[in-house]
Amino acid sequence: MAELPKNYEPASIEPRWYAEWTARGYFHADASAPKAPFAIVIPPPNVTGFLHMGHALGTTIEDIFTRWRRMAAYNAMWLPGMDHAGIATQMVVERELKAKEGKTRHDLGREEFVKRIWEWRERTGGRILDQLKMMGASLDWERTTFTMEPQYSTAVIEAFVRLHEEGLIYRAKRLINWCVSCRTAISDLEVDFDEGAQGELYDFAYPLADGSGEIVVATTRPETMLGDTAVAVHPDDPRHKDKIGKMLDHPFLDRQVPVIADAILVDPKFGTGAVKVTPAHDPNDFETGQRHNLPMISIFDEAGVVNDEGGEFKGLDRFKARKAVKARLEELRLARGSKPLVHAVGHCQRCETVVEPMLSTQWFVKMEPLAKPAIEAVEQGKTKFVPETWSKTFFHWMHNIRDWCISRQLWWGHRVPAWYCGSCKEITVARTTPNFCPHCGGGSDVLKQDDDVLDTWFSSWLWPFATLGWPNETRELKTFYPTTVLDTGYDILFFWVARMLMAGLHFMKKVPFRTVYLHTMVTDEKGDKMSKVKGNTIDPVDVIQQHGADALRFALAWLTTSAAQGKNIKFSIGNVEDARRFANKIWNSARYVQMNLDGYDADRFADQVAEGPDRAEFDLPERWIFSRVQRAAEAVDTALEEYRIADAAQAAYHFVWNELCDWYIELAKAGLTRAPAGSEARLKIQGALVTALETAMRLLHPFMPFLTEEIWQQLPKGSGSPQSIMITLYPVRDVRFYDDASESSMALVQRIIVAIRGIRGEKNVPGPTKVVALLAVTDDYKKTILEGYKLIIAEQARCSEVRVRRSGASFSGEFSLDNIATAMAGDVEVMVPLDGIVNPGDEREKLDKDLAKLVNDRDYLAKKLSNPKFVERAPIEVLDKDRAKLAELNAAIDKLQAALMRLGPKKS
RNA sequence: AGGCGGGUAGCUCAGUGGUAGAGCGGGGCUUUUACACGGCCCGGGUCGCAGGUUCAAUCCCUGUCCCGCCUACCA
Repeated sequence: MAELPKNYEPASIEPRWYAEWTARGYFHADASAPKAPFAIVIPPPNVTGFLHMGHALGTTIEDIFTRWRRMAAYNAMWLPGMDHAGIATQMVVERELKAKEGKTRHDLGREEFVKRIWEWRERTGGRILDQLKMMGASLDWERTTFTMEPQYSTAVIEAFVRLHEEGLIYRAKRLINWCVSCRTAISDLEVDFDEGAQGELYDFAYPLADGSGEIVVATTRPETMLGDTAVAVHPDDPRHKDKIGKMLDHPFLDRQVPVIADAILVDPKFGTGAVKVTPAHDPNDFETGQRHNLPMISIFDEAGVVNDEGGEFKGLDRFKARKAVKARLEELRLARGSKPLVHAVGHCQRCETVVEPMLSTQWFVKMEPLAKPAIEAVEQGKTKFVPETWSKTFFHWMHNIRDWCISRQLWWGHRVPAWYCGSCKEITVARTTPNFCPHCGGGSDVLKQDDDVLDTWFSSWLWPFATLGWPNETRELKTFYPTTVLDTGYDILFFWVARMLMAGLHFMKKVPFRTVYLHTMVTDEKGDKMSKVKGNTIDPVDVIQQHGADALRFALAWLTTSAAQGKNIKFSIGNVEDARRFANKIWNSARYVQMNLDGYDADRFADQVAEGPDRAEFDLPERWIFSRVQRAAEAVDTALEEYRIADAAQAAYHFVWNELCDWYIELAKAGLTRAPAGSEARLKIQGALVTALETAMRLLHPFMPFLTEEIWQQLPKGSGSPQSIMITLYPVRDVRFYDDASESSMALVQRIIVAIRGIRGEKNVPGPTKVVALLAVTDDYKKTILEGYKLIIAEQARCSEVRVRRSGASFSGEFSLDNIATAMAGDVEVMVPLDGIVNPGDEREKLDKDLAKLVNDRDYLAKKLSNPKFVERAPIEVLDKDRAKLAELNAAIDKLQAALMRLGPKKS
């Protein structure tokens, strides 16, 4: 066996194993395997995407769950794929086209441009999938799906046609959110409100047509007055009551607009109490327009430039038009002042351009009928949110859901399967291109397909079943649908999770997943969102190259506590460095074990513990570590069951570092020194080391797949052992190894050792110097234990000798009472004579301090226990515990007081 | 405006109706043959504030102040 390098070097280990696992097909789940299914679908990253910390977190979480369940003999399937990402991808390719060829997509035409996108996708799209491999993601690559591939398109079209047939998809002229830069409609969810934008509330006057005066309106968008078709006032507003029904002259355009009364739109307390109404460019005005049957005049073209309706302002961009309109109003002396106003402005999520509400004919999904079953499913617990609190947010949104605008004026995406007849003007929605118009019989020459494509999310919402073959009835669907867990960031709860629930219930009649695990966002260490513009991003790929995927994964897992709303993971490279130190610690513990396996026989050891360890056969340290391994396994497994990922990672960490390394390996070192080569005693210690480490590797494998595989491979194994840690069984608690007696004995021994070390530290006893430890105990039970393990105490606390006495039996005469350091370990008095080691110092101050603490605790408990109501009402366990504690404190106080007496009065 | 979270050690965060924990950071000691990416020891918190329920509250209830998030609106 080659000796391992002194420090852990992830770069030399990680790439090797991923290739090996893939070659052996470990990631593939057979849909017909006779095992309980466990399925996760990946939130498909954009085909344009590059791995960022958010992906790294999701990947870590999903891979932990997948590997964990796979090792627990589930038919674990984690499905990879990518999203075609309509606008994002189109923009990337348009940019490239412009840069390389100086052309726009219009220069190429639709067909050629789409071809270019496919070429781009072949060339550079989907790099993120390779980055997921660097992370160690155990994805079932045979099932990789792309939302634009033919099978998936079939599903998208099928969903559209069915919903249309059911009357749940309709076409209508509505006020929609329009991005003048992307030149497409976007859904309500794709509009981000920039809270607290500094704006201006501008007042100007409309003269009354009869010359009887004017009415002053307030607006943040003066340019929209070109499309005003009314001015609204509150019906009960005395300032304006007499003007209701009168006409106003439009200052620039040859038309008049009426003064109308509307109690919904107008808040008489705001501004001037009069509101200009632009039904074609404001959602509230649109509704007002519908209520009052007002004309709706669109004043912008699709680029946000004033059109023919704008008279002299025609051709001006909307922001230039704003200035021009204001200037003209000044000229006409209609300006009536302005004041600053903080208000929210909607921006396109994709390009940050200010969104323009526009009147437009688009396709919509009627959401209410779809939302109802989804709400019920969550209410009935068919799908659970983790953390549960997110269900409230979900309900709130679902109860107030609005129709979804799904058509996009793009070229990249699933084209709307609707055809318009040139002769009868009827619309035909069909799964395949119709040869003739079913309404008038016109041939294919008169039929023209809708130019629009569907919102990317209209394909994403089918993901959990379209990836498994829907609309065909496949074996995959039968086995893996509904999926087990959906993991994703809470930011796409509405975009994706809620919609998948609706689609799943509608098309599959079953929820798409049993559990929704919503993880937090990853921010920088100050809590600011990571962004390339701000330059505060941490690139996971760099991190992996520097510290390894295992360190990155463990760091993220460690930080993944339940996603409290409004809280994020504040991530810094320091977290990865900490995790890397842990990896190094594991590495070195493995080195130690490996260096001490002379003559070890795994099969022979396996026979010894086949029925659990025989208490008489094993020494305390071995019995203890066997028991602690099982406690750790229980803690980790239970935490994972409950989606407490950080707890699981921390439990494993605590076991490895604080129990296996800090205690057991140290105990084993001493034990091995005592045990002759080839002895049974030696075999048992070696076996315990291997068992503890091997179990720890399996426990940690879902978190740190590479390192654990590497170490696992190097450990000696019995005959018939699997070829890879990936196909071993995940450790679950084995109660035959639980050993309460050994754990409590060990706990006492540890306390004594820590007490002696504490004295050594405080008194600055030089490292190599051995001391004598005198232990005074009150009860025979403890005396027996300590007598039995005083060798261990001596070894671990560097003692030349450990003596145990009943309290009261004096050590005096043998040691100078002037120079003894004392500490309490529970009610055991620990004394270390220091004559000839360090000069006597005054012990009293320290003992007084210790005593004060004990007395304080004792008084608290005594008071509590003397309260009759407490004794009467508290549960018996609490009483017993407190009484035992009180007895221990009293004993400890007696001993400390005696120690102080021995020291005599304070020296000056 | 409404809803949802959070305020616990210097920092980041766990946690529980029975006198508080981790990681990092801080201080001291330590190069003893797994690891200085290490070891040992130590210090550090009236659990936001005020009331209430209880034998007992950091935990439950009410109020209050900060902070964050979401939804809607903002002429």
